[in-house]
Amino acid sequence: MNETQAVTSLAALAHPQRLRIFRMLVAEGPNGLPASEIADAVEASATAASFHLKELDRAGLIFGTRDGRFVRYAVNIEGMRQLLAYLVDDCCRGQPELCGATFKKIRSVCSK
Amino acid sequence: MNETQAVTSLAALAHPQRLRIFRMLVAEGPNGLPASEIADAVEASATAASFHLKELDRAGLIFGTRDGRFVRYAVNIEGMRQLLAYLVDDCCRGQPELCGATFKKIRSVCSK
DNA sequence: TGTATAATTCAATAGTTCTTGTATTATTGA
DNA sequence: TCAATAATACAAGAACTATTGAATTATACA
Repeated sequence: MNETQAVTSLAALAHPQRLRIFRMLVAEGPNGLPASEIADAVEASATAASFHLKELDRAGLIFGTRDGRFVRYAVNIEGMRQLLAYLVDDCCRGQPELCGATFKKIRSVCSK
Repeated sequence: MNETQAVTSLAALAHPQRLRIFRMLVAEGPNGLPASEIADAVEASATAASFHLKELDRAGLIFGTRDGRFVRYAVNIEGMRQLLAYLVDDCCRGQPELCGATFKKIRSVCSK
């Protein structure tokens, strides 16, 4: 993960419909959902949903696989972990005594 | 944390200089740094730095406190924790067996 | 093969955010 | 009070992102 990738991922999430899609897929887990079902759930047109799904895919946060005439999208777990880790990398310069319990929990995300 | 707040926070982070500032303040810990030092470090003009610091502040990710003629900015730990928690809330519908080790770690961020 | 469904691409417009320079406010110390 | 430093506010144009509808591609199945 580098700065440019992180900015791309954060920008992808910084949109109400995309954020709803992402959280939905996080909740859904590895199986994911077809694009049409996602579009319905967030009340987006097929065009809009496709645009937003592509943004999230490009950002490495989800990925789509064709399944017959459907494309199923699912969360990219490793991409998501890398983003969270990048945000809190080197927090409090590794001195947990500065950070308190909250930071300790957040830091556990950093490790693979 | 609601959707609108989360989008605001993610948009605040989705900019190279602001992301650099945020990570710098995460590394720095509770004491934070004066605005001028931050501006130098990210090679931004005073105006640009002020604009970006205000965005991060508005998003609840950092906060500034005046200290003589300086304003020191520091990370808002609780704001950051809430954002990370919002992203991974209800992951795999609470069934860790779907998620694997990575998700279990990420989930630890959710708890207060 | 032809029709229906799922999804994506394209192009134009509308809307937002970023950048830059200048002006202003706040604080300190001579 | 005056000069210097730190920071913020404002305004205009540039750059980027989102939205919409129409057209296109991919797949299934009668």
